[in-house]
Amino acid sequence: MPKGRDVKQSSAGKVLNVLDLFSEENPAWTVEMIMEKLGATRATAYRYVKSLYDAGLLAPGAASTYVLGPRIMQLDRQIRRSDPLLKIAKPILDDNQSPLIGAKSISSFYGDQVLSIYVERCDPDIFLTMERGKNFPLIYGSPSRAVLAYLPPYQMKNFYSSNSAEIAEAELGDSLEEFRASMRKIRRKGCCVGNEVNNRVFGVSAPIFHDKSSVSASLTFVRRIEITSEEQAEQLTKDVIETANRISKCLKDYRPAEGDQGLIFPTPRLAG
Amino acid sequence: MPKGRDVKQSSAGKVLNVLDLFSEENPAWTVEMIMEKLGATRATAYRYVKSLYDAGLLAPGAASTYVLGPRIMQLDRQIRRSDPLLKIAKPILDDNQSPLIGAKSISSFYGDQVLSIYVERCDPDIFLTMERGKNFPLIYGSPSRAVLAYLPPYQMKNFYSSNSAEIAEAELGDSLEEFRASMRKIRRKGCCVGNEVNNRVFGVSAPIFHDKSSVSASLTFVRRIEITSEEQAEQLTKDVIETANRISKCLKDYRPAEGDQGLIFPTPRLAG
DNA sequence: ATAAATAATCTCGTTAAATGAGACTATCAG
DNA sequence: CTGATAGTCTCATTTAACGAGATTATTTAT
Repeated sequence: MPKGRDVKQSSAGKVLNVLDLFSEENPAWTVEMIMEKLGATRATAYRYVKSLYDAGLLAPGAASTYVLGPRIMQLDRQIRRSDPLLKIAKPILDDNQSPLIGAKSISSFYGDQVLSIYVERCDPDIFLTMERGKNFPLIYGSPSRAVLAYLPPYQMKNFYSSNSAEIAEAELGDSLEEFRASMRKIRRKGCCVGNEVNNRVFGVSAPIFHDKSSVSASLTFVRRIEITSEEQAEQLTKDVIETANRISKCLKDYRPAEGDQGLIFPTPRLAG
Repeated sequence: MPKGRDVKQSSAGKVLNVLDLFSEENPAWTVEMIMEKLGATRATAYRYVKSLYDAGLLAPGAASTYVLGPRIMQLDRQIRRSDPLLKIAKPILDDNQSPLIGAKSISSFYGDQVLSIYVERCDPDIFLTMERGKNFPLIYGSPSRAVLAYLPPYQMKNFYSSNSAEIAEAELGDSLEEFRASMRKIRRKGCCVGNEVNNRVFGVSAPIFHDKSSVSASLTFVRRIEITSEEQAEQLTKDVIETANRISKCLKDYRPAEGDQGLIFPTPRLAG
């Protein structure tokens, strides 16, 4: 549970920074490009690349470039296969075949952000921007806010003090008290509605708990906005809350098969 | 293009070794457990964990454990979104709706292994062991061998000299000449049949090239073995070769939208 | 198959960072 | 508020990262 981010960075940290360079627009880097970007010498750049290559996080690409490596896909598979939330939620979601649901999505809470970990398209005509691996700040979008609203008081206060400007801008309150009131409102409703993330759909998110009072994720049902009536929206809302509750119930009872390792999803702790 | 694996390891390498601890059986580790496993002191173990946490590769889990972090899912998404092979192959695969195909799968070549990067189930009753992120040695299974057979002579020789025992055991030849002959046989057929990986299915794999003579992946079509006749197997074989060829053709013509970064799939270089 | 071009690694003195041991502090539960 | 535990800090010591250029491995063109 890291306390605060130090300004100084370890050598390993500098090596791992290289991963930041790889973006959708710039997925392939030559060592020369990395040297220039980092202001490092040739030897250093090669050493960094070698460390990452040895770990499988980079792979040689065509034209003497490097690209993100196979280990990343392997590790993601590892996560998919060992995530109790996915294991538990999938059958429960499959069980709900309501034709109102255009897509189902689970977002997981990671301290300072919320990350989509599962997306299932039910309506073939729906346009989705969510996909596994897409992340959002804690304040943006209904999947995030469904989590935010259930943070323990201590963390809620922390979050407010380091994000008061953004909170005010999002019209969630101009003071800690107002912010708390907004969050209370979401809790009273039991879910959070929104289409910030994708304005072509109606989305409604409900929190998932892994413990009596610890939120660890949220479930979102979405539906094309142009085919959604008032009553349908209400029905979808009820539905997402109920399904999320069923998942929470199973999670609370869950213990890993062997050993006594405890639960293994991220705990709801705020970073920073 | 790493030469050989040094015995000595960098500090960053030692940090990245921590990722190896996380397995399906053991997905959550306390720092105490890591200390013990690594033989490191408390301070060192915490420093390692902090480096990985800062990079998002680890996340705090319940009961003061750490688990694989959100960054891994984000990076995998990055790869999915920037992989030209996926982009090009998907529409071509969607175009082929032959009822003979029980599942389609693409495996990508990563120097010393072959990794499944895409799996699509067509027959709902088929049992699949393949999934994105699952890797195989270059010698095992038809997806791997379809790649192996097309390695350039230089690499083929290298591979033989460092894997002659395994090659003999797999009955691919007791000498370099015999091995070359086995590979030539696969090339003459244009594909590779097998069910080593999953004995409930008939699988046939054909190579995908990103360049006149550089193999970079393989396409596999599988079908439940109990419903596959001789003629169907033959048809599937023709089909996979033709579809792989169509993908290769598109890949050869492909250039990234902007800039002149060249192709960005892994190049066919053997590690070690 | 061979040779030229390029990519990646090695060597070594110098500088900077990792390590270990134990004290210290933040966080969480009751 | 208090106690228990998780995580961090300090500092002397050891070890590894760094830079510059020479060297070797790999690829490509002939």
